[in-house]
Amino acid sequence: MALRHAVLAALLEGEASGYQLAKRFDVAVANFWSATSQQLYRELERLEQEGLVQARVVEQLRRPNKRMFTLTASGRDELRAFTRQPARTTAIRDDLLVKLQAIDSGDHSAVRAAVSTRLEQARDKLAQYDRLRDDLLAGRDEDEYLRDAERVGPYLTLMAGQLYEQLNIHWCTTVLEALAQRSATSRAANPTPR
Amino acid sequence: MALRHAVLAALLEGEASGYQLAKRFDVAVANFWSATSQQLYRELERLEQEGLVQARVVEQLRRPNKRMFTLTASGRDELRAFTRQPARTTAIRDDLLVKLQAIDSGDHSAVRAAVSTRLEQARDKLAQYDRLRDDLLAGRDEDEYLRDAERVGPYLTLMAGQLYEQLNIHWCTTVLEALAQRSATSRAANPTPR
DNA sequence: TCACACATGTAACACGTTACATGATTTG
DNA sequence: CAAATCATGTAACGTGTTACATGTGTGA
Repeated sequence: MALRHAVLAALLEGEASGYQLAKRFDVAVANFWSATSQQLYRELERLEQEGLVQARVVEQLRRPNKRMFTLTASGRDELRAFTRQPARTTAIRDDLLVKLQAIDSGDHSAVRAAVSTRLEQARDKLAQYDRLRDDLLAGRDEDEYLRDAERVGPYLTLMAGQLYEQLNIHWCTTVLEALAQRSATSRAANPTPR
Repeated sequence: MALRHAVLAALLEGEASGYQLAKRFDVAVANFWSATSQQLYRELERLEQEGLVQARVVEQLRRPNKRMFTLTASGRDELRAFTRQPARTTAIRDDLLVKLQAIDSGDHSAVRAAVSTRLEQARDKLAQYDRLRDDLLAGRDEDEYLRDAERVGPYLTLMAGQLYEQLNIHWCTTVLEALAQRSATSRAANPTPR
């Protein structure tokens, strides 16, 4: 039951509709949690019933009404209690790594292509995170920010995202080099497994 | 449907019982996929029905019989086909990062403790991976290994695991420093949010 | 004797993904 | 004129987690 806490944490940034939350999850929250809009609507429904968030309907001309959600006091309490609970270890599940594990009896060039794709995605994400960081810092340097800012959480998770994408770039590059080296040698470039 | 492919990839290491597979998932496979034994038993059942793995019953004295699973030819084909499919982007979901995002209205010292715990776990895992690497290399150096070894997949995923844990160590350390610096300044050490 | 490793499984539930449904407005 | 954005949702299905159930052998 951690999606609920990710939603509550995302609402610390301020009131949002389901749709806006989904956007938020696509950009700023993507560093630490991912969810589809369907999950969000379902979860917001529950959170409202449990009184952890509050909805107000905003009527709009020529657009469907939207419901804007805000944290309630008990929502904040719940989030605070959550930070006290022991964190469970993260489950790593990465499709690309499964492909890499199987590369020796798989399609060599397809896997190489997949690694290249990941490399590009990592570069794009990193650029995006760099922009987010500039927005957060707003001219201040890091030390200044860490001392004076209202909230440091978003900055620290963003840092994790940046480091993670840098890692991806480094790792993808190394893997591509290793694979290139291997096909260049006397071994068959992509031997069919027995 | 990626658990099935992780299972097939894990069986490339050789025949295993459900129980042994669970062990394998706890150590060598943990770099790229995680699964509980319950998931594994369920998935092996299906894979057998679809003819992607084959089971043979090994009778044991004074212990329950076990079923040893092997990849079939169509299991290998399936795995190969999987490496050709486009990889979907990985969903990041990390409890600890949610806590960090919420730290400014959460329990400061509890979150710091959680980061410390993660730091220790990362160190342990890294040490474990270093040992696995030595086993894989078996005296050869990296270049030699990448040129000559039968399979490079397990090495490359292991490398990802090592880099990931190094990242964790780096990030946790930086976060702890940043938080320490922050509590040392004139701001209240752990202000209760409004 | 107590805990841990071996060995497999069922059942219930929670969570995540995909497809479908609707319909106006803005941008290219 | 087509595509993307805004805005919300239902339904069906697939995956992952937790609790329970069973029983022997081994080592501290």
